[in-house]
Amino acid sequence: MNARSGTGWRAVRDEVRRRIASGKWGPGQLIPGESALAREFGCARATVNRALRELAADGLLCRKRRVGTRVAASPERRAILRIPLIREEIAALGLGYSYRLITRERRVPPEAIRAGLELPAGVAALSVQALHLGDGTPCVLEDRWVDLRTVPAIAEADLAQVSANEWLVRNVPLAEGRIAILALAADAGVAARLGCAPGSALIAIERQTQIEAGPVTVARLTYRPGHRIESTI
Amino acid sequence: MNARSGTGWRAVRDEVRRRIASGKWGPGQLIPGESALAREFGCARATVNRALRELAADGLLCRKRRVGTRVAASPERRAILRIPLIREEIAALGLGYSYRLITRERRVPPEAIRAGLELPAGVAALSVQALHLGDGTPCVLEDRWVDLRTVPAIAEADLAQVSANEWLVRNVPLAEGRIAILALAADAGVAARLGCAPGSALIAIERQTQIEAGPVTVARLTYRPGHRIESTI
DNA sequence: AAGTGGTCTAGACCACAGA
DNA sequence: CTGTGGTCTAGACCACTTC
Repeated sequence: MNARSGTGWRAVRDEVRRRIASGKWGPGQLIPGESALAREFGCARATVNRALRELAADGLLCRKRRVGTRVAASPERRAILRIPLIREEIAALGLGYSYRLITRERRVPPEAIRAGLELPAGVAALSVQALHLGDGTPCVLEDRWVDLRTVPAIAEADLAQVSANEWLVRNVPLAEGRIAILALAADAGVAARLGCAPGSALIAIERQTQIEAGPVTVARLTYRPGHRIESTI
Repeated sequence: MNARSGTGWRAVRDEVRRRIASGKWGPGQLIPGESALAREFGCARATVNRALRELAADGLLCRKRRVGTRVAASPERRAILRIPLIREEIAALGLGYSYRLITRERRVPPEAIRAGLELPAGVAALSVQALHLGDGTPCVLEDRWVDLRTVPAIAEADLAQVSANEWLVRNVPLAEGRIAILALAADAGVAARLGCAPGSALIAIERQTQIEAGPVTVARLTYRPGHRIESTI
């Protein structure tokens, strides 16, 4: 039975999606229960469950126990943003990757960073500034603070060889965190590093990550002019 | 058995995640097969499968038939970008939403738009410009082209009352597409609409959506200065 | 050929939220 | 209490990939 092209959870998912797209099941409408659909499609309830669960994860359905499954009233679109290593991001553009460490010093951070790392006043952290280049031209400026209480080992790392971005991914896996995308005008310092005109509109990503043991890092990645962050819906 | 706190697919998922985080299972390493893990955890293989499938979807594991399951070599982080209706986005900021239609005309688009809509040369589309406001101040400038071949019904819509953004979500569900986030400097026109200084660095989202029947719309949403697109990793 | 993950089944029990 | 989705099980077969 499962060899038939018309069965399987993907077939159920696609058929449900089709019914929503065609308007047969309108926004907010209650659709038949899992058992009823299983009977209709001639498959097990678990198969229907799998299909509906996927659609709910996509934001297309809204499921509640005892209540049933409804078509989402205003289907909220979601895009998945892939956040690769900067090295891989540049390599994916077909450019030869290189990396230059600008500064690396242990010092007391300014207030905004201190708050982000939940650092007591007057305690030092590791400040790293570096430039990621593609075919020799600046692509990304990395401005990072690392919490030495949580990640003391980075003090021994040779950040001239391996970027802090990469060291952290390798040595502190599974960090959770927040991310923000913003636009900023290049000041004189950033413009000089990235080789663009002062005042250029640049896109930047700010990340703040932590693990169970505590805050890990606060970083701002500023991209060269014209950079686009792309994804599919 | 399944009432015990230590079982269930979430428990398996969390334990596997812990083993990766602790380094017990390092990057690139082959982990035990589903059957072995099922025996170890005292559950069915399907339960282990569910747990590992979730972790693989998160990019933490790499699974291949016949080969087995490996810890991802460089765990690629992913952020989920929620893309709500602009009205809901502004309401979520606690601001009172209002909307103003600027222009709405049927005309032949410039080359860049024509290509995006895969429109034959000389064919007209619907151009809509509108402003979304929060508490009366401009928040988002919407510059949109709609393909009238795919969505002829929008020609009858009263876009002074309901924004094209909202009309499309309600009437063309399930559109797929691409999205790009970019920074741009406000030109005189944009600056006047958004009430900011010319040259301000602004963040914009470009979307291109289509359904099976054909291209639907190309839109650029330009946000007021200081806007941040936020998400969690 | 063999071993891995991918999926399906039929049945069961549980958790939750309305009536 | 009742009916819904959420999950688990034990077993089975399939699909793919490498040997």
